Amino acid sequence: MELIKELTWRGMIHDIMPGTEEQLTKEITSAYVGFDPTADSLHIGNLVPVMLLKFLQLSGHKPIALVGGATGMIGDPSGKSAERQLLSLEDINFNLEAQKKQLEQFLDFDCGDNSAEIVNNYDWFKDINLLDFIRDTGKHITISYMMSKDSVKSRLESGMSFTEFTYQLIQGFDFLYLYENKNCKIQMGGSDQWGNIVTGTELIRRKARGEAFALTAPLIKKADGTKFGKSEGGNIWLDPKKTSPYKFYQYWLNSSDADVENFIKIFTLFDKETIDALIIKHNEDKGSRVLQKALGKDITCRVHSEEEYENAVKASEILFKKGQEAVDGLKSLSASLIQDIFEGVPQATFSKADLANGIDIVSAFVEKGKFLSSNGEARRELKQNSISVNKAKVNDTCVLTEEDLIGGKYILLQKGKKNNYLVTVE
RNA sequence: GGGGAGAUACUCAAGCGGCCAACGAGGACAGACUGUAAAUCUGUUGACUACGUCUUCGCAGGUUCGAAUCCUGCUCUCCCCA
Repeated sequence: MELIKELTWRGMIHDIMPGTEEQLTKEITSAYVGFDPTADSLHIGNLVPVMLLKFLQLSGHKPIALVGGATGMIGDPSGKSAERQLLSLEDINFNLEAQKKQLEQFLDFDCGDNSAEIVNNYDWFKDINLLDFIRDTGKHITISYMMSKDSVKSRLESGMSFTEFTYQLIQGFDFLYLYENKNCKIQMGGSDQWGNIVTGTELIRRKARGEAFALTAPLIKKADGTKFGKSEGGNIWLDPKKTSPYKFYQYWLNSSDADVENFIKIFTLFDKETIDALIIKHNEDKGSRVLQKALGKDITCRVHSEEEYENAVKASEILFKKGQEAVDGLKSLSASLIQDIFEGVPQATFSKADLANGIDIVSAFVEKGKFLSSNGEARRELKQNSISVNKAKVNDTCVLTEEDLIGGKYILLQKGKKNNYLVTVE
């Protein structure tokens, strides 16, 4: 596999420094991507740089994932309109460990010369003192050079602390360090990282008299203009505790036709022939959503597991099937499987005694279940005919009783098509 | 330091003494259509013990039968001049 060719047809190259391709054909080359420990899990937006590393490794080169124990203390101003809140050291370390574990599942760490590696820039920054840094590194980069970066320019009006202004130097130094100590010659990242990366190659040129390269991937845009990787509930995380595999799968399954071709090229390892074939099949019958399903399957299996994927599909089928069929489907499931499938779906537990007396539908949603925030909202939804109990639409006279139990234990409540709530009765 | 403008619901943005729970737009949610889509059409979008009541228009007071609208003080934001 030739990396640049591969990334080109996948639409993953935004900017590339001249000479990068030659470098890659010349020798096994190390390249790195940095990850910011701003949260205790990676989200699907981070998957783009992860895939860059993956394709790099598949094409025979050595990927280095850098977790930003040091840079995370500063805050990258790129693409941010306001000063960042600093994280505590404990938080950073906690986040870092969590992200490291996630990164490990995507790359091969035991395949000889091009085994992947994870490094933490705190390891080298902790021993550097301010004066040395200013003398040895700062001397090579001018203020006007730093000021000309978009990440800085756009913040001159709204304000930017010296701390964030320094960021590009710190990240540039990372590249220099990796160049000198690990023979790393390429830095990759999102297109918003271009400025930071170039500062690194510049440092390497001036201080180490070396040549280093850069490659960035475009920021993912969705056709409808909304932000990629966000849903009502916020970010789509890789951590199943933060985003259930069901929701994760649903996110990909709901990709629009306008986006899904791009997504499948970026986020899956399918080769060109496979993807082209899928696209043809998809276009024959868009309604069957061939691409969305293939994408959802591949990525859910790789991020979570095949088992989680199957549960997600099972849950999807049941939750979106109509009427009696869905109820029968639910009934056929074992209690433990129901727990698995509905992991991440809002849940509540009602007592048997309450149910024996009958629970009116409004209080089931608000007072008892806490699924909706006010009785008014519940009544409104009922009036709009959007509330279902066990897949059947109900009105405001509905009262839940033992009759409604599925498998003697569960009641499935829904608002609209996509909002599911599971009630367990004990 | 001097002068001016402004703060309204998730966001933008009307209203400038009663007809205001507050026009409109966007967003969000739901219904129809559909592919769990897009586009489109429709409805909803402060709370409640609900044809009525209560709490909301930066904060605290005041004038008035009655205020988001007038007055006073405070806080914050923006602009212009020095």
